[in-house]
Amino acid sequence: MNIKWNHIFEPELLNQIEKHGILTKAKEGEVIVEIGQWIKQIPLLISGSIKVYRHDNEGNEILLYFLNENETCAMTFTCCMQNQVSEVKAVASDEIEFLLIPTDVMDKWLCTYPTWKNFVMNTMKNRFNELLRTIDQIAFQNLDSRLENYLKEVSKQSGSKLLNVSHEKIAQELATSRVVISRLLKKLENDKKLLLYRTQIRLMTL
DNA sequence: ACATTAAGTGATT
DNA sequence: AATCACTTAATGT
Repeated sequence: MNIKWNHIFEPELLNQIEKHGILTKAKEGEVIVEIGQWIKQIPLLISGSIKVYRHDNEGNEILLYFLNENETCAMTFTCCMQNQVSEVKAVASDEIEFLLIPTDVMDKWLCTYPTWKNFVMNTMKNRFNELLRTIDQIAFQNLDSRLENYLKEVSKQSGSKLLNVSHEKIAQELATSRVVISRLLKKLENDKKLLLYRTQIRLMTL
């Protein structure tokens, strides 16, 4: 059992998690949740990170947020609590390990364990704040800062200033065209904020 | 050496 | 900011 959880959850709840959680693993790029899929379990991320995407009608993807270790998916809660299908797609960002908790079980925990309720409320709060930020950025069409934000996020995820991403990939995740990304990146390079290589970007002052 | 893919750039809408 | 068209550079076979 994850050590960090000792500080979050009460012992009794830890036992329950151990009892009901199904340990699952996935490799980078594996799709964890597809849009329209019925959700009957809640994932608790133990290690690695997950990317959560939203689709539009034309099949364009847009990156909504990252899910990190010791976190769970806020979307999943809302889905399975009301027995609805997923509105988002989740993909493993690297090697991941997670626990699957059956919905009915975790539903009971909400009433029984205050720390669980806290945990759920917290992930909801965090995700909501982050979504608001993303909406702001998209609404005000500030692609520059959205790009900078994206780069910082990816850097944080990999724990490195050297990012292995192509302009094309970035364009896809931000739902724009490669040409636009290339130009914005060029501008950032001229401002000495980063260095560009083929399929690699080195962050300097970002 | 040749084909393929990533990135840079001017012009147009 | 998006698209097109074209060029240049890097990589794979």
